Amino acid sequence: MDPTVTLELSVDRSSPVPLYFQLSQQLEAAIEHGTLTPGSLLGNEIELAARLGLSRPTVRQAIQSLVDKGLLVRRRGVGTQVVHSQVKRPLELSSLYDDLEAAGQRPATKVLVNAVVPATAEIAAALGVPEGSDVHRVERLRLAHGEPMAHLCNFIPPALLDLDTAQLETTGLYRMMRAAGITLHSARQTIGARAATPEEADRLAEEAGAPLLTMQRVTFDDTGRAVEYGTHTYRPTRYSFEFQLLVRP
Amino acid sequence: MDPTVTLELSVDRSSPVPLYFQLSQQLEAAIEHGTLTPGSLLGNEIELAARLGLSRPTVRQAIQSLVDKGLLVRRRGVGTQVVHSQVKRPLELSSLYDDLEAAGQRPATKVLVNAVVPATAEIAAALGVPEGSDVHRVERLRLAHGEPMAHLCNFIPPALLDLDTAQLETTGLYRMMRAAGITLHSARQTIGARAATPEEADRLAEEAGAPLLTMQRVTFDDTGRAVEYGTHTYRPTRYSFEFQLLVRP
DNA sequence: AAGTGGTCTAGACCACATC
DNA sequence: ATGTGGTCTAGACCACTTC
Repeated sequence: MDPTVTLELSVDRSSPVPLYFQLSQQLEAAIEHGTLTPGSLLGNEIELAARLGLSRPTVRQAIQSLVDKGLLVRRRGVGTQVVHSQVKRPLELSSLYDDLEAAGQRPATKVLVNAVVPATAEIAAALGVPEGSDVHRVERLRLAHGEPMAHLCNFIPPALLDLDTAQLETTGLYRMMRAAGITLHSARQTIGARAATPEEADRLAEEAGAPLLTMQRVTFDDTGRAVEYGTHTYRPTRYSFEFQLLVRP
Repeated sequence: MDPTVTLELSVDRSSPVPLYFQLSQQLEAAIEHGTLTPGSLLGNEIELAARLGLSRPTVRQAIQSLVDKGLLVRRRGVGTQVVHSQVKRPLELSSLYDDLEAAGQRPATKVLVNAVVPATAEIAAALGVPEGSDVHRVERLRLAHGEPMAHLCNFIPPALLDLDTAQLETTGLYRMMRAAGITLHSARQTIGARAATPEEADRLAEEAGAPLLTMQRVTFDDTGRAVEYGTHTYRPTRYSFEFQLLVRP
């Protein structure tokens, strides 16, 4: 049982795509496609390298990237196995816009506020800018099927990117940042819950006191600058946070 | 500015600890300790390898592990830099017990139920066992400073581990699993919110209708078996989910 | 004993960023 | 032009698992 699988693999040495990446893509496709079934052994690295005309470190690099993704498990003395299902996607720094779009919900956005305001102490601390200095304030209502789903309030340091209201209504903030050449690196998030204030209830078509799901997030680029601070509230009957996470070995 | 830092590094070749790991630990300690300041360049890999008497791939392996942790950033043509602060810990598969202990809260646990029950359709689907088959049901109340903080309801396939009630009260479920030789691999989580039912409110010393933070989780070991399914409710005034996440490059 | 992944070496050439 | 990380090779020995 769980036999070693012989797979049709090949690499194109004239391609600019790294060899290890070509291999890892083919393996990932084979796993997704079901050619490599859960529990099956991949065959040892040396033989795999010989078959492909690659060196063992290159093959290892390909396999390692899939181990990091949670698709494969290596066991010394045993071999490399395909993980038994259930792994879909690891936790990503996703935007609500992307989440909704992936779920086929075709999200709509209504920009409520798009202005420059002085930073309060809370905002200044989160973004690492002087208190009272100018920051962009963007307040949006996210809708799906015409129903309000979330209220998003974001603060962005000035001069980072153009915050065009029309663009904010047709795409997500993260996409605009990436398009502006900002390399997102990490984020610190807090997820909680609380009762809706009357204003919040009104915005989200809920009743005052109804439970709301809350998320605060500070996002950093790869230079360590804070590029965004957000305070979001979600209707828990319409949205919840769902994700896969991997145990760091 | 941002000058290259000369660091005192050394490796012990007689140690059983891998060389790359010795190096990455020393670099991590230097970053944590402030010897390597945010933004500072690490010095090129070849020179670093020569200085330590290591090969370049070994040095790269050490650096890569810290890049994966979000502590370092590599830029082709530029060098390797220490990320500007703010990275504390990536998202881990943590238990509430560990979280509370890390916060110095000295958690207490009260086991409400520890029994074997037939699996409902929901439980069977989550754990991948036949409907109606035996599963352990563990229901616990987690307290901090004598105040209830969360209600935890877990289902565990039979014969995975000894579920001693006394042990459940003094440690966390994940610790017991690891101690039983189970290698945790991944988990699928959903975080949401809802209003407390009268029973839930009573358990957590809240009022009926009060907002509760909810979490459902299925955890898998490295063979792909589901090892635990849990349905948890938290008092949002006492607990929220806080974590750092890294953008996959 | 045999087979596996884990670690390590000493080179090489290339792509990209900066000056 | 120079220096950096990104990729790749062809070996080697070791630790662990399984039989």
